[in-house]
Amino acid sequence: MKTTKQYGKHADAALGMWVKLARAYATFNRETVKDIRRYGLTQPQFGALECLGHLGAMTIGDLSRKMLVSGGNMTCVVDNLEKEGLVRREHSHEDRRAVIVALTEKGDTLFQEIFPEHAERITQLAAVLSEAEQAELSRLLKKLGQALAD
Amino acid sequence: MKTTKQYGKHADAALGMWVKLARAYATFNRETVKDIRRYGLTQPQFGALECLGHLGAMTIGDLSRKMLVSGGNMTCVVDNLEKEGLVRREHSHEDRRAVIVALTEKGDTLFQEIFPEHAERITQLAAVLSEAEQAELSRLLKKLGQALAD
DNA sequence: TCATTATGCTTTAAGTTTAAAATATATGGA
DNA sequence: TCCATATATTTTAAACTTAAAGCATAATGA
Repeated sequence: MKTTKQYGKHADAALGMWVKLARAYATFNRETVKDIRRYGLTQPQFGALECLGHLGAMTIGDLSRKMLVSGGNMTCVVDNLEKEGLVRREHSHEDRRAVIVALTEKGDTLFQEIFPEHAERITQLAAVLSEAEQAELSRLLKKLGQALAD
Repeated sequence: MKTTKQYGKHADAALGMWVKLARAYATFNRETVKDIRRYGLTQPQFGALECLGHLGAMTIGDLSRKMLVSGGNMTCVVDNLEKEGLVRREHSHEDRRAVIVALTEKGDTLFQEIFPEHAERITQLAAVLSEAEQAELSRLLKKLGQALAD
C-alpha cells in the first residue's frame, strides 16, 4: 500500500521498507503455500513436518518456539498432523508436563519425498535474484531479524 | 529453523534466504502488532484503516487486493471495524454488486491520531539498519516481490 | 433480445492464530 | 519440608485466513 502522506524522511524510508518486506513475504509465501498444497498439507503443517524431519523429535514448546508461533496454535497444528498419522505424541519421562512430538514412519517417508521437491520450487522462486543478491538479502534480513529477536 | 541437510548449493542458498525472510517478517510483525494493540485494534483492522485513511474510500474488492488477502477475509475485517463505528459501508451506484467502504469521522480521527505514532515506532524498529542498508533491502525486496506478483 | 459467462460480496467450513485461563508439574527459597 | 512462583500443554474465545459455494448483478456475443 503506497503512502502518499509524508511523515518525515526517516519514517517514510522505514515505512517503505516495512511495506516491501510485508509484500515480498506475502507474495513469496503465497507461492510456497501453493506448492505445499500439492502434498495435501497446509503450510503450518508442512513447517512442523520440516522441523521434525530435520531436527528430530522435540517438545511441543520447542517446536512452537522454533516456528515462532504460540503453544496453543502448535497444539492445534499437531492435533491435525496426528489425525493424519504423520506425527505421534509421547509423554516425556524427564518432565511429565511436557509432550514430545515425533514423525511417524509415514510422516518421515512423506517428508523425505516432498522436501527435495519443495526445495527445488523455492530455488526457482528465488531465482529472480542473482546469487549475490540472494546473499545480500539474506545478510540484511538476518541482521534485521536477529536485532529484533532480543 | 536451521536445515542441516544438503539439497544443493543453490537450493541451500534459496532455502536460507526464505527462512530469513520469513523470520525477519515474523519478528518485525510481532513488534508492529504489539504497537497496534495499544490502540485497541488488530493488525488487519489497522491495515484496512491505514489503507482507507491514505487512499480514501474504495470497494471491498479493491481493499482486499491492496492488502493481498481474500475477499471473504476482508468482509470479516470490515464487519468488525463497522461494529466499532470506524468505517461505514455504502452501496455503489455504478455497480450494484459492489460495496464501498469508507472511514467514518471517528475512524478518520483515530487514524490521524495513531498513524504518526505508529510510523515513529516503525522508524525505531528499522533503525537497526543504516539508511543505506534500508534502501538496499527495500530495493531487493521490491525486486523479489514484484517479480513474483506476475 | 436473450442466454451464457464473468464478477462483486457474503457465507460456509476448515484451519490458523493469539492471549488468557485452566490444570498439572517442576523449581527455588525460606 | 513446604509453599510460592514458574512453566508445559491444553482449552477457550475471538479474530483471521483460505477456497468454494451461493446469490445478485454486469458484461458479452449470437
